Amino acid sequence: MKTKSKTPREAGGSATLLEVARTAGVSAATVSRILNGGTRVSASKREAVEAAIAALNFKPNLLAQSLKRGRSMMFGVLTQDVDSPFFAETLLGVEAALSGTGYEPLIASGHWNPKEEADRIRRLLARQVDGMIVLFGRLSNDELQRFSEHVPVVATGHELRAPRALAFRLDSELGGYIATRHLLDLGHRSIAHITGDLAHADAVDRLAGYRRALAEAGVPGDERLVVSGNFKEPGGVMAANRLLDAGVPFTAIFAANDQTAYGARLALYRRGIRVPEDLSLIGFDDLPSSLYTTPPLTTVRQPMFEVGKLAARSLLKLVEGEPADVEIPELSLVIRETTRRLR
Amino acid sequence: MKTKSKTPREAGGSATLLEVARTAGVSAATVSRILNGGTRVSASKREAVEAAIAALNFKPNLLAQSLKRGRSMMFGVLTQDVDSPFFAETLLGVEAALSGTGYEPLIASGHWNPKEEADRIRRLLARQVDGMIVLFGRLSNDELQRFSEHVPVVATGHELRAPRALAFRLDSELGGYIATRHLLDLGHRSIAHITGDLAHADAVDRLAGYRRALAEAGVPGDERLVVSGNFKEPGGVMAANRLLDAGVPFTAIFAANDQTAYGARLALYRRGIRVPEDLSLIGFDDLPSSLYTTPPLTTVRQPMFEVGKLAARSLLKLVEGEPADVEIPELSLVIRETTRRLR
DNA sequence: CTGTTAGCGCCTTCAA
DNA sequence: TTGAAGGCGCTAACAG
Repeated sequence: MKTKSKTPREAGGSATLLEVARTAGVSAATVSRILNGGTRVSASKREAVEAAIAALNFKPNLLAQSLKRGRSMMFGVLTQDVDSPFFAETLLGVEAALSGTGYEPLIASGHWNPKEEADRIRRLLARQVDGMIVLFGRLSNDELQRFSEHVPVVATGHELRAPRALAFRLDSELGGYIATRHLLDLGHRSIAHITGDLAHADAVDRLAGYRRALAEAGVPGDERLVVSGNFKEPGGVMAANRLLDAGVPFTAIFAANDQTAYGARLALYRRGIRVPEDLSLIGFDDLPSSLYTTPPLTTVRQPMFEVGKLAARSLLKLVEGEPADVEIPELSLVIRETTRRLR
Repeated sequence: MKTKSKTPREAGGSATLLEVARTAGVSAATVSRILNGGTRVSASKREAVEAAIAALNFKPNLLAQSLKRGRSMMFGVLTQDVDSPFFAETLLGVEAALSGTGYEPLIASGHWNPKEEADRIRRLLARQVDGMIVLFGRLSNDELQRFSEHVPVVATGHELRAPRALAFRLDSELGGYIATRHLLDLGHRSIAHITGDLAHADAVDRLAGYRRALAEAGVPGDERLVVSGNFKEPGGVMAANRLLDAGVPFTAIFAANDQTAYGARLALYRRGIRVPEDLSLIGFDDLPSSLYTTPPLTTVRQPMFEVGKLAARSLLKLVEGEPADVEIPELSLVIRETTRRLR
């Protein structure tokens, strides 16, 4: 009974490989071999070791293993808001892709703050993650690239091409176009747009897509019908109110994302404006909950689960030194019940 | 120029403490001291070391540090569904409480599957997490307790008291009572209940609270008004449909959680039943999105963000060996617009 | 104040 | 097939 009570780690700390070796009457190397299946080991020793492992309830210390091997089998994942359904879905995709690979995601949030993002990434790197998945955020390409010098990086919502980095963005401009085009096809001509936070490229792109669709249809855009939101519900309600108060008539709203649409929907409800009878509304994202709004929301779907899966798979390849190709997932129009033909 | 190319870890792997020591012309111990601020170090050496650190862009390898110190400064967090808004909020609370403490959450999902849960926890333990936060799930108290022999554990949605474990549950029975009572106070007498998955204690408890409120008010419960859901939206729509088809009249629905209420709301919308004019509806949870449903949902609030924070704080204390007290957060009725006085 | 000496727990040549 | 030895990067006595 060796008194190891001096160890910081409290009692529970399971047995060590060396202890297993001793109780099995073999060397540590042999135990390691059995664990990692290197060279052949005699059946008798193998049995003894396995018995010892069971008896001591031995679990290899992954930390030590990582230190030795130089790979931690962890991927850092930087999200922005853990509480956003948008990120949650992406995370789920990452998790799905990683499950069973031996890699574990180490998650941190940057809260859309470049300084915080960089800080969190540095911490993850210090923990020796074998790769980084950066989900959106406001980091510059330069910074991202600099990180990629330490460890492979795949980033969504960024554009970047470096030896060990990969980034991809869904085509927000096209998405904005698709949404607006849908409204146009339904006969709408006075179409309002509630933008996202214009500090984000995606918000700018969706606005551009909206304008392109209008222009292409020969519909004169009215700048008073473009008001800014912030990708969150409260921004949606405020923007919708501003729109309604401006006195410029319109028959449809394209909201920069579903959350904005939810907010707008509430503002409309407050004023007794029916959707879609009085006004059509289209969102962007297709959050899971958009299937259950009243009425269910028409929107442009971003397959975030797929995006997460794709990011994780690509990182897996990068880490293995394989070339990582990316087939960028496509946006699609999901017609539900908040849009209808005019008149 | 030492060729370390043999190392598995690719080039980027930042400089080692020893290298810093060498380029600064001091011993490794001195560098370590400067980093961790132990004993005093002469200004000259300190400068030299700091210069070397900057020059080599040195970051201590947290893995090695953890191995040596016997603490990984990571907490394992077991959630069930990363994509559920309910868990997302709790996670956010955990994150908030941990931010700035030096601890990092290592997150894994058990998907409400006891085997998977145990498996994930074992992996986290193998990674030497210093503590575990278990968010709900179906693990038995025995299992939980067994894990707590290795490492401090705090669990939400469980009941457990062990030397190094702490668990707490919000009072679901009371919540069910509060919800039903609210409806009763509004004059409703025929109140339907869509339960959660009855394999969960919370679902059973909410049902019990519902029955108690009814009994206390002298309202004869009609078992045909109790139908089962599964805590998810689709279960809500199916249950509502069953209720509507059963032909037993009712004027209000208490849904076991908000997601179930969303589903029920959709079913109602499909049939042209207005909320709250024709039927009152109350949920349970107060998910962030319940503020933006049409109309905004009346519900029983579970302060999940607080729960997450509380769990993390308690674990922090347990790990420090301090006694962890728990003031269990309280449920509260949030009256919005889906319930109204009868007639 | 500072360097030397031992490891943390594991893996991996290198000999035997 | 197996064991001994060395070391991953860092910290913590213990001497000076």
